[in-house]
Amino acid sequence: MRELEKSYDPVVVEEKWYRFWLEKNYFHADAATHKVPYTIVIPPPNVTGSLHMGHALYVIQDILIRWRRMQGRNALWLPGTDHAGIATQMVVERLLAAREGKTRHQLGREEFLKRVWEWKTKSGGRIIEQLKTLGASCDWQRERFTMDEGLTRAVREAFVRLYEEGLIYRAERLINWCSRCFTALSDLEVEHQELEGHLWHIRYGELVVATTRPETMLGDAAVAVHPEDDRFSKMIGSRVKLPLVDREIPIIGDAILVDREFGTGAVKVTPAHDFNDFEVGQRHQLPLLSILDAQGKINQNAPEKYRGLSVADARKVVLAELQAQGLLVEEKPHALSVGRCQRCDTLVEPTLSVQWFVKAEPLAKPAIEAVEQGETKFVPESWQKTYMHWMNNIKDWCISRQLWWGHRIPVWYCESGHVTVARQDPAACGTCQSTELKQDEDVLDTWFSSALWPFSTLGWPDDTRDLKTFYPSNVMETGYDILFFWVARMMMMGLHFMKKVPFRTVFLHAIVVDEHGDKMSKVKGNVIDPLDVIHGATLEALTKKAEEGLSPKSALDNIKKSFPTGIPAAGTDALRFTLAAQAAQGRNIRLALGRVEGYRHFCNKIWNATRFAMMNLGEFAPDIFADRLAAGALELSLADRWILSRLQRTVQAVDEALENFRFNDAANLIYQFVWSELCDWYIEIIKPTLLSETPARLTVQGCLVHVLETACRLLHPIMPFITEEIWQALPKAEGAPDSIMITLYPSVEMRLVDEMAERQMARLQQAVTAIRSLRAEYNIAPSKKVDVTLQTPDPAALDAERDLIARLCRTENLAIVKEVVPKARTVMTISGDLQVTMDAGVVDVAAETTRIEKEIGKTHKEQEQVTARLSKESFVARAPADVVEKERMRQTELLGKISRLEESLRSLQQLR
RNA sequence: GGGCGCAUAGCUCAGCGGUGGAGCAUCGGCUUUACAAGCCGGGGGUCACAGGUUCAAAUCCUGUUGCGCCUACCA
Repeated sequence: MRELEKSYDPVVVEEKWYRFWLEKNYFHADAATHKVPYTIVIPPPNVTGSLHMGHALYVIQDILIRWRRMQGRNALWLPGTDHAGIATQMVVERLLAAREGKTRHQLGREEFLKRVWEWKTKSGGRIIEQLKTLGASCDWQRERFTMDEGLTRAVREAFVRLYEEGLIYRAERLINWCSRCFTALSDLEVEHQELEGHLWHIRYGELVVATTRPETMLGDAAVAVHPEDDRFSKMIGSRVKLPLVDREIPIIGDAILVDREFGTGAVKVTPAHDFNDFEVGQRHQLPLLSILDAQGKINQNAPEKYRGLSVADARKVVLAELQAQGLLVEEKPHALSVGRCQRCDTLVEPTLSVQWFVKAEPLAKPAIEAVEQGETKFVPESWQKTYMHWMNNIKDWCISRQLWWGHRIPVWYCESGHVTVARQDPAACGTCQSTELKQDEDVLDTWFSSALWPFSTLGWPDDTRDLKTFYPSNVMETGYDILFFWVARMMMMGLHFMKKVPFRTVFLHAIVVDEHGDKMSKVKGNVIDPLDVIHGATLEALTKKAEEGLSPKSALDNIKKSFPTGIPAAGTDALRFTLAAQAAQGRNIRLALGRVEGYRHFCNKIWNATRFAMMNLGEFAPDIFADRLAAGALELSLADRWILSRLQRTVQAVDEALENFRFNDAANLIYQFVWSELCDWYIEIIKPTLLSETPARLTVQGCLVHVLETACRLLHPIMPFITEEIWQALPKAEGAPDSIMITLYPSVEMRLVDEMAERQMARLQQAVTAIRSLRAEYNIAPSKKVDVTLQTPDPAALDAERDLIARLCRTENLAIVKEVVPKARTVMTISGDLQVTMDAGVVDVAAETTRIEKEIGKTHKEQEQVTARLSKESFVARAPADVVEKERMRQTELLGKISRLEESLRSLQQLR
């Protein structure tokens, strides 16, 4: 038998087994098999990103996949990465500026894209490597990238079909424009933020308007009042002179826009720079006057004085000018919300622009119905509401981006302005056959290709075998923060193109935050890198990384405060276990390093239990044991029957937990079983037998190996590495598989459930704990043997295990009786219907009296409560019979306890 | 403005209708031959607050307070 190291060292072990699994090709799922498929398509991480704690939750998918694979399913976890248009382009542009001092325009489109691809190749491998470090059992042969040839073909196919169906159109609309990224953004890519701003009242001739954005008055097209507002209604139809700009604008009545109670009751209308005003403009046929250029500067449409100014500067100048002319009536603080670019934090301006859009409503309808009909379910259920709300209020989706990195829009224009939309690059205009074609400069929103991901990765638009086998997938597992980005759009596209939902269950996990509940961010310096948890990091390494990441000083200080001694290495399994144990539904996951440490200790605990077993297996032959077990030829002790039974309970409960995505329950169940039952009791109990030469030795060896082996399989999905290492070390029967990965997941064996053994064992534990407790309370040295009398209603049951009790409690003379005879110099305690009396040598009568009196008081109080409840007629009449019965038994027990305590008190008094 | 969620031991969290739990921390005792990353024992909670429903409420309902998140066009 192999001797194990004294403590578990994850570093070597993890690397070794991951390589082994890859070599054996265990992660690969073949479409041609009779096994029932189980599919998870990874929500692809950003290809240039690096793994953060959010990604670490990919382990949840790995837990599901490993578990189902062990259950015999044809489990496919399809991995890949996302090209992340804006984010990636930004990174490469920044690099270009830093290294060569050039802009992408100086480089040209073709050369720039070459650079992005180079960068992608270099950095794309990194995040995949990091996923592997987490132990991800992805089918790497099927790895995809959103800009792969196949997926690009899927994007074109989808675009062209949607266009032909009238679901994609091009139009001039107000869109969100980021002047730094220089592109349009969809509504979802804009983050709203509350700001303390001002509300200014400005005189427009005889009217006073209220606005938070005075600079946009340069583009005003009207002033709106409420049509039923007596103050202004007669003015509707007349015109007013727009200050600062020598222009007359109409006064219009609009009941939708104007709230009579707010501000002055009159609103300036700027259709080209505000989404509401745009709607008003449509209703009243107002001209669209855009006063901002793409850089976010005031343009030619404004008076010369303002041209070229930024929005912020223009506001100052406008206000100053109004002040000078006496037109600024009032200024007061006012909260407003502004939109910022999700990627670069720049203020986003609503801007008039020609863009491509997806008509969302017709796509949303089937996506709503599918969920209503339960074809796709949400876990936790509450997210369904959010999904429905968004789907029911969906707006058209702006899909064109003024970027270079991405799928170029498959649309060509000829000199006459004809539009040709094609799957293959066309040679001539579809309308006039002109060969002078220019492709649309823009690319598609990254999320457009992501929406196709659940089927494009499986070969669509070809009707592949993979697609037939693995679509729809079983679970979509992701953070709730991208419910709309991914889940909703995948639902729409999946239903549209595949006529089937893309996944049966959407499991939305919580966001990983720091241990105080704050979102992790570089600015705050509370980011915990999963790789640092796995491999450990010194304080120097942490601060150095933060400095390189250009984190502010305050962040560095925070790092020093939070991790004064760095982060100790915990290994992947401990991190995985922590995430599983903390992944309770409906709450953010606060990653506490203390918990990680606790679970690292758990690794060591199982390790040492195995080590102990290995030291005592001798010539143990698993085949012989298995034969005898099957033949019922083994004589199992109470402890044996008990641990086997407890194992079944655990197996059953873990299975149920996993079925219901209750990973924290699964983790805790295994933890409790291994530590509190297997290690603290079973192993302690079997020690003498294991060290003996008796025939029972084979039995306990067999049980121990069986329980350890089963527990390893049970735990494998959560802690794949240590369980593989241990499993490999354990003796196995002839013909066992090469890896724990491909063994069968434990399922409950009802014949091993033994209620009687569990009850008897519970009794024994109660007795042992009571004696130990008494010993501890009276400071009896652990090595000192004591004389103990156990009083119990059923002495025979405990008497059968008297040697065991004697050993576990270090008793000299142990009497197990029905009625105890009071003796001098003894101390006692009561646990349930058990009474423990111990010879204590010298007894401090006064102290003992106080202790017992206190105990009587406490018990009396409890007893009164129970009696009060039982004496209530309504309780006895209405509560279920078993509850009443339980209370009655409790009452009897408490009364018995009191009388015994009082008796003990009396005999104590006689000692005086 | 609307919606959702959360308030339980010093900290991080389970429990969600029938005697309040876990990990970490804490206190006392242990050279017990797997593990001090350990063993044994202990202390610690009017389950945010106020009402209500119920025989019974941490658990269900209503309201209040505090804190999050999502969403929205009040200029």
